[in-house]
Amino acid sequence: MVTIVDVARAAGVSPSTVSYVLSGKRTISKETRRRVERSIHKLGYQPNAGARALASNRTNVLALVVPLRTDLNVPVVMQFVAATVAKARSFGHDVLLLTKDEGPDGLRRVAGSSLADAMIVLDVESSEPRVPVLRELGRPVVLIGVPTDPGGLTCVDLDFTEAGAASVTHLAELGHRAVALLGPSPAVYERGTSYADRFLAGFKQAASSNKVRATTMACAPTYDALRTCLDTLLARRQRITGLVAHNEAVLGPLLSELDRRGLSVPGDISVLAVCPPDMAEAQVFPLTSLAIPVVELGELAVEMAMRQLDGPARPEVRLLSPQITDRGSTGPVAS
Amino acid sequence: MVTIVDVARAAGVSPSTVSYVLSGKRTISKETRRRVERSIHKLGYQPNAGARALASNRTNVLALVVPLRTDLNVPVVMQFVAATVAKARSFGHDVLLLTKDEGPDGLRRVAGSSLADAMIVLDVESSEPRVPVLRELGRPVVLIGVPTDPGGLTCVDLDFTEAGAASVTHLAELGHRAVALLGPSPAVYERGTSYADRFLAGFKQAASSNKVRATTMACAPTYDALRTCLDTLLARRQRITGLVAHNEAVLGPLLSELDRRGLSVPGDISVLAVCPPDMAEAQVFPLTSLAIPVVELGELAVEMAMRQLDGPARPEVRLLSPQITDRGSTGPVAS
DNA sequence: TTGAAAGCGATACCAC
DNA sequence: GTGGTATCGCTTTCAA
Repeated sequence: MVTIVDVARAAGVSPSTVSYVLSGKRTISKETRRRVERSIHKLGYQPNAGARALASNRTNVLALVVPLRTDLNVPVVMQFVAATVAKARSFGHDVLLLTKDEGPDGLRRVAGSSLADAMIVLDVESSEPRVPVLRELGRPVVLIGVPTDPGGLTCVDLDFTEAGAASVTHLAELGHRAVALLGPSPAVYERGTSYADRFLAGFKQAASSNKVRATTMACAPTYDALRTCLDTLLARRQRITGLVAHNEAVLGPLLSELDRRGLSVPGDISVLAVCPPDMAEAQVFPLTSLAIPVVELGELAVEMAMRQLDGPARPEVRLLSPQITDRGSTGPVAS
Repeated sequence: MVTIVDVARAAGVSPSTVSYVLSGKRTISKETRRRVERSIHKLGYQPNAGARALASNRTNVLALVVPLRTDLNVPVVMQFVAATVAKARSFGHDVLLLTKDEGPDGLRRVAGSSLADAMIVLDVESSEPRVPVLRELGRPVVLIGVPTDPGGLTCVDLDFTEAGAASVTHLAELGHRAVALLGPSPAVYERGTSYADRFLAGFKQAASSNKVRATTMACAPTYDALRTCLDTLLARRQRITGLVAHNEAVLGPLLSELDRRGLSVPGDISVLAVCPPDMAEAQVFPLTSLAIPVVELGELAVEMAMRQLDGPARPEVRLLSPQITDRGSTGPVAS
C-alpha cells in the first residue's frame, strides 16, 4: 500500500506538505505542488479512509436511512436513493445505506461508531421514535418528511397539505363538485406517516372551502383492494367526476379498471395523480399530475446536510410548493 | 467520546484486554469479562470505526454496486438491495451503496482507499469493463451475473440458459407449438447484459429441440412498445398460444392489453412470467412464473463475499436452477 | 512556504 | 489469563 509517507519521500517533501496539497488548507508553492501531484500520480496514491477519519473526525460518508419494505413505494424510494447518491458524490461523500428496520439503535450505532458524518432519514412518521435519538446524536441530520415535533431538526418535504389542497382546487376549478381521494395503503395511515395525513387534511380542507363533496379512501396496493375501492366510490349517489390518486402503486390498475368499466378519462372521470413526473408519463396514457419532486428532495437533503457539516446552520423546515402539470387526464366536467 | 482507554480504566484492566473481550480472540476470565462488559455498558462505549479499520485492516463494510438507471427494473434491484443489507448486517457489516455510473474508477477508488472489505456487483455485462479492474483489486468480489470471462472471479446468478429452456419446455409439455418470448428492453440486449442473452439462447435452443416454433422480441418498458410487440406477435400466421414474459416492467400492461384484445389467460393464451415471486402474485391475477430468486441471490452473494473474507476461497460460478411455480396462467392448448 | 511530531483510537504482537 | 506498547496512515498544531 502506498502511503502519504511514500509520496512525500518521492516528492522530496514532508508528509504534512502532501497532506496540505491534498486538502488545500495551506498555500503551497507552484513548484512543490507540481512535484507532489506528480508523485501522487506516479505512485497511484490513494488516501486511506480509515486513517483519514481517525485523524480528522470526518468520514466523508453520508448515512441514508430508507424504508425497504415492499409496502412503501419502491420505485419512488429508489429514485430518491439514486438522486442522493449522485449528489453526495458531488460533495466527495459516499453513501452508507441503512434500513428503517434498524430503528433508533441503528442510528445510535452508526453515529456512535463514527461511520458517517451526517444522516438523511426517509419515511418519517408523525410521532417518530427516531427523532429524540437523532436530536441527541449531535450530528447533522436531515429528515425527509415532517414529524409532529421536529424540534431542532432540519426537515425537507413537499408541502403535502398544500398539495392536498391544490389537487382539490385544480378539480374544483374545472367544475368538479364531487371528488374522491384514493389514498395510500391503510398501513401507511396506521403507521401515522406524516405526509399521508397532511395530504388528507389539505384535501378535506380545500374541499370544504371549495364546496366540493369529497370522499376519501385508503387503498392497499393490490388489484383487489383497488377494485373494492372503486366499487364503493362509483356506487355513490352523487357521481364522482374527479379522482385524485395519491398512491403510485395502483395507478396502472386504476386506469385499467376504469377502462374495463367503460369510463373514459377525462371524459367520464378526471384523474389527477400524485407521483413523480416520470411515473405520470409512463402510464397507459400520460396523467396530469401533482409532482412529488423526488430528485429535488434528494438533492436538497444532501445540500442541507452538507451545509450543516460546514458549520452549524440553524434548523429549518423546508416545504416545497406543489406543482401540477396538465397532461390531459383532467378536464372540465361534462354538463 | 468514550474510548477503549476509558473503558479499560473503569474496569481496572488494560486496553488490550478490553479489545480482546470485544473480539473474542483471546480467552478471558469470567470475572474480567464481566467487569469489562459492565464498564462498556455503563460508559456507553462504542468502538470507533475509523480507528478499528486503521488498526485491523477491516472496515466491516461491504460495497454494493447497483445500476440506478430507470431502464433496468427498479423494484427488482431494490429487493436485492434489501436482502443484501439485511444479510450483511447479520455478519456485522454495513453496506456502502455505489452506482454503476461510477464505473471502474469508482471501484478503484473504494478499494484503494479501503472504504470496504469486499464488493458485490450487480448488472454484469457479458464483456464487462469492470471485470479486469475487479480482478486486480485483490479484494473479495462477488458478481451477480456472469461475464463472458469470469476468470478468477466469483459469480452467482440464476441459470438463465436453463431458465430459458425450462420456460419453453413448460409450455411445450402443455402442448404449445408456437410460443413467443417477450424479452427485456432492446437497450438491455445492446448493452450485452449477460442474463438476457443467456435466457434467449436457452429459449431458442429448447424451442428447436422441442420442435416448437419460437418468436422472440425485445420490448422497451412502455405501453407503446408493448402494444407494438403484441401487434406483431399476434399477427403471425401460426397463432401463438404461449407467451413468456421476461420483462417485469410490462407484466401489468401486457395483461391489460391481452384483456382489451379479448384474449383470455390461459384459455386463449398461456402466460409465463419470469420475475420475482411476489411480483407474479401481485398482478391482476396470479401468474405462473419462473422465479428470479432475488432474495436468495442477495443473501448468497453476501455469504460468498464473507467466506472470501475468512480466507481465500477458490472462485466459483454458482448457477441456481430455475423453478417454475404454477399459478394458473398457463394451461394446455385448446384443441 | 515548509517541516517535525503529537495525536486520533483501535489492534495485536511480545512479554510475563 | 493479562498487560505494555508499537503500529496503522493521516491531520494539524507548533515552530521555523
